[in-house]
Amino acid sequence: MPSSRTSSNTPSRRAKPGPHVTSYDVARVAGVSQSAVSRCFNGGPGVSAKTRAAITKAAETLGYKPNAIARMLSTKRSNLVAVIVANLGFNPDFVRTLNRLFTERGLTVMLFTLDHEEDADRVIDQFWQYRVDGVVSAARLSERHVQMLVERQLPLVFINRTYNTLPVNSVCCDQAEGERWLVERLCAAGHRRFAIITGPKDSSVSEQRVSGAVEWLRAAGVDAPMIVPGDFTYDGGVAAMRVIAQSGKVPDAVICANDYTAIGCIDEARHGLKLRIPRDISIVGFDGAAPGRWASYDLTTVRQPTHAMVNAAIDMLMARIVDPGLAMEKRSYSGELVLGRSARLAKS
Amino acid sequence: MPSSRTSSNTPSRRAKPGPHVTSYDVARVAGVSQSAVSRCFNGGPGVSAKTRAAITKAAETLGYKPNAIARMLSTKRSNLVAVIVANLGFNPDFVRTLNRLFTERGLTVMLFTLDHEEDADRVIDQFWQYRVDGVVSAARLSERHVQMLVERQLPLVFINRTYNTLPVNSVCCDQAEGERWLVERLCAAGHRRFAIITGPKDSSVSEQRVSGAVEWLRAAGVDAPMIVPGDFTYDGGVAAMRVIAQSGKVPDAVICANDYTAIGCIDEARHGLKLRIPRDISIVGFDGAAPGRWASYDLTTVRQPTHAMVNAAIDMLMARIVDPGLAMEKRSYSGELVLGRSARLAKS
DNA sequence: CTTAGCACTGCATCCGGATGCAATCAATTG
DNA sequence: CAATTGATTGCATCCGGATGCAGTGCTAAG
Repeated sequence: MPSSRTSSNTPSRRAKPGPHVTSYDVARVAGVSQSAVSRCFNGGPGVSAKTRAAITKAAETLGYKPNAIARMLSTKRSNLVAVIVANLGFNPDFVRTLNRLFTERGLTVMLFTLDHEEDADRVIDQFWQYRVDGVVSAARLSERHVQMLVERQLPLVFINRTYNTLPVNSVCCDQAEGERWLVERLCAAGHRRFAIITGPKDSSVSEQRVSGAVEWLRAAGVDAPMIVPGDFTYDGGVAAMRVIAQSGKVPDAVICANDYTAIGCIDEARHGLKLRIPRDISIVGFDGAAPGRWASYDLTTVRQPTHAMVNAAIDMLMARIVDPGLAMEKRSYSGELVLGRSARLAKS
Repeated sequence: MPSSRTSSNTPSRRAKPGPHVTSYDVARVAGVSQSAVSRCFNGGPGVSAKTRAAITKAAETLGYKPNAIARMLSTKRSNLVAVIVANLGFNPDFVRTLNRLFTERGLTVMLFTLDHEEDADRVIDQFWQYRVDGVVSAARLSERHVQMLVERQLPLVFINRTYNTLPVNSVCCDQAEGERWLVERLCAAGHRRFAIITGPKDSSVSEQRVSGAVEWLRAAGVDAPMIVPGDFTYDGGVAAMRVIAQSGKVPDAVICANDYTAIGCIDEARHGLKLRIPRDISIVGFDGAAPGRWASYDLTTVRQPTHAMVNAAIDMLMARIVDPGLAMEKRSYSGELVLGRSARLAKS
């Protein structure tokens, strides 16, 4: 109860201190000035051992916790970061890892999901008003929006997304390299007729994976693959597999833009089309999603190094929060080939 | 530094106003006082149309966005809410829905994951310092921690978790009722030898589901089920199914504490034990997780009404932010029985 | 014994918006 | 035409902590 202080000032002044104890309360109890309390809590020098002890004791007694809001206002550092993820393809793994690693470094995460492109203005407004120190985006932002953030000099790092025309930092998994591993293995095992199921049209990750696969297939000298649109979802994989079947030319390998698509594709091939996997058809994905490891699928895929990527993104972001002048940086990480029985591959 | 204002209007005025425009800047440009700007942006009355127009125009030109930090400091409303989820059993669906619905109501979400019980102190400290307006927790908190929040009068709503000894608000899915549906259907279809795979020991949801199932089985007059510990994960389901098989008494139905467990259980039964589902064994889950709908599983389960539950939680929380004196409230929602082919059931 | 030299302290002010209160101004009414 | 009323408007201050600067007391050097 930091109230008392009866006479001197209005009696009812701090009658209802509410649940929040302030540094003034602590100062009064400890018999020092508010600035001493502030300095003490910022660990800096300029506080004698005796004073520090008194303050610590008083703070303890009152249950004082500095008001982060007030601190933000004067220091202009909020210790907040915005994390933006797309709803579609929401990758729980990235969110979880981002959250954990940021928290470990003392930053608090504000989470924003970007269902539709149009929400971007609102979302940006929102975290801009809270003066976040930085932004990590695993969602696509239009060039206009990126431009806006760059102009405002807000530290920004993208995950799995780069912009050719704008100087933005990014951490990516090398999508083309991963596709190369898959394609080369498949070709070496004798596959010749390929189909590719893409992700959404506006996804750069999908674009990179698909064009990577196409390129390596061409390099391997096989016929151009059939390309079927998907949307990164299970249902999209099922639907695409039906389209492939209806085309009459059943391929001997399907390369999917991500794991959920591959899983839908497997289920439809197996249960809908009665194909045996991998004897009749090989199916591969990309990402390293957990269900790919389930016994029903045992998916051959490329696992993105989530932890390393997130760590790098956070390092880059924090470096830029400390020194906004740092040059733009793009980092690329190799994935890891995961061999499962969803594809017939050459023994390596 | 938007202060300068050397002579009239320095030509380079907006050259580098710093990224943050303040209400004083707007006031100066619009030729009014700062309070007018403040009032204008709070939509309240007391601003003439003319003044409002001038302010709006100036704000537009300068790209003014009110500083939420400063506003928080004086209004003591942060428009922030803390969302706590357990890492284990991380339900992307709840997080996504919470985030979306909170955002729609103008609140910003701070996300916290609680991997270990010991993190709770740190997490609570963290959001307490940011003066969040309320807390929604889908994670277990110790009574001590809950007590702490209750004492501090922080509006708090739990999802799928109640406390008998403490007056906390909650929104739950009726676990026992769901188990009743499953048990009655299974018994009606002739199943007699049951096994139950639980969730983690400290999960109240698991406890409720398991004890519900046990009770209805007893009511149905069948032998007491074999109870095997699980942990809400796929791997836990696989391991538990192995334990069941090794016991020698293979049951004709397995009731799993959640869907991921059931999926692991199905995979192990099918691929490890070579059992046919549902002919040799019926397996049911609980939750309504997306993979349960995949063709390889087609899981019979009870789907929790995520959207309705989250909506209710947010309603309850916001009501208590506005009026902290509201009485404690516990809401319970019925799940929805989802009939799949993972269990042999009576035609209804 | 005097005077730097230094470590503490506290005063005053700032951060950017919100808001009570008094002053101003125009419009309505007797 | 003057008085009253109500709507605007701005001044001053508050929210809670950070921080530059000046003052205090104490120690050590001259």
